[in-house]
Amino acid sequence: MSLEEQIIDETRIRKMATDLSLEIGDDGEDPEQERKEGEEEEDKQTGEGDQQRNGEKNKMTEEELCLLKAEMHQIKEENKFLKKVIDQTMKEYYNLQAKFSNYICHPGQPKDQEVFLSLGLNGFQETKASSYIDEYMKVCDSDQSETRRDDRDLGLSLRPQSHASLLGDEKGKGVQSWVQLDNKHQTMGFTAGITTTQSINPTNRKARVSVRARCQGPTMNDGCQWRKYGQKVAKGNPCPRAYYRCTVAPGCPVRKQVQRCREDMSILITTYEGVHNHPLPVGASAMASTTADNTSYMLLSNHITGTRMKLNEDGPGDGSFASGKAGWNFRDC
DNA sequence: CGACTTTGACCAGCGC
DNA sequence: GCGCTGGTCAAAGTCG
Repeated sequence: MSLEEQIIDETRIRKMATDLSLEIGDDGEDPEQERKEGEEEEDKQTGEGDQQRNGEKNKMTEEELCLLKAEMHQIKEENKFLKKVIDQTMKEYYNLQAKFSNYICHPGQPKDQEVFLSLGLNGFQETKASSYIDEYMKVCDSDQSETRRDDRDLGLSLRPQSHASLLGDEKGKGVQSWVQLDNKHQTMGFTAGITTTQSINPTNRKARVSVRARCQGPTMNDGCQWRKYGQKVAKGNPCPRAYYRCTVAPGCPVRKQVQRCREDMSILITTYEGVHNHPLPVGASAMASTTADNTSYMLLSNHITGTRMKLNEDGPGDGSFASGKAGWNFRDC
């Protein structure tokens, strides 16, 4: 069970417990009960019968309440533990991001290099992310299989690899790089990935970020405020594509397109475009930050842990997204 | 009443 | 030039 599911579960149990408390609590709290009690006073004989039935009902609900309380307590403990794990992971993530940022911005590095970054919790064990990355840097040119072995050992990897054809730039319009965050700890269900495309023409730069996320709602909550300004049915996809504009600050050029995946309707494909001209609200998503040409910052975000993304800067924008499962771990996706 | 959504119209880019 | 398609505009409607 994921953290958000547990939190939802806790909320549900709290509500049930509250309902039960009302049922077994002061009679006066329930207007219907009050009315019945009034009738009881008028007719003592029938009133005694009702009290007996209420007593039996209260015994049952008290037992249920105890069970629910115990369950809630257990979930609370699990939530505490999971929060600790997330805190620890984020600390390691920050270290990793700093090193990754240095790495990806290295002037000597070819632009068309694909970079993979995998993050795993690895059974909640404490990982030495920073030292591992240092170690990894020494062997990044060596056999990829060794890297994969390291992945298994430590659960964290930074896996740069030469890349020119996978995401394709046949026309030479831009260069893409792809960063995948892939948690191997299936119980947490984290999967995240980022693909970046850098425009070769510096005058024609326009950041684009595509995010695939499993989401039930019409759009995912990314922390920013959006206004819908259009909707179109794109060719090849029966699901309409919605167009949103950022309304956090007047004149913010950032826009996003939201469309359901044709193959899997539960997957929401969100494409962000542009650079925010305002500070992001607390809780705003990493994707929005990414549009500000800051890949490493995106990697830092707490929210990224449940996403698989593709980031394009002036990329083809052809709607061809990275394949694979996606699942948000946002509180309210 | 203001903010937001809906939806048809319009426009630009692209391929033929 | 024409048609197709994606993206945007803007008026009308809706909602809180």
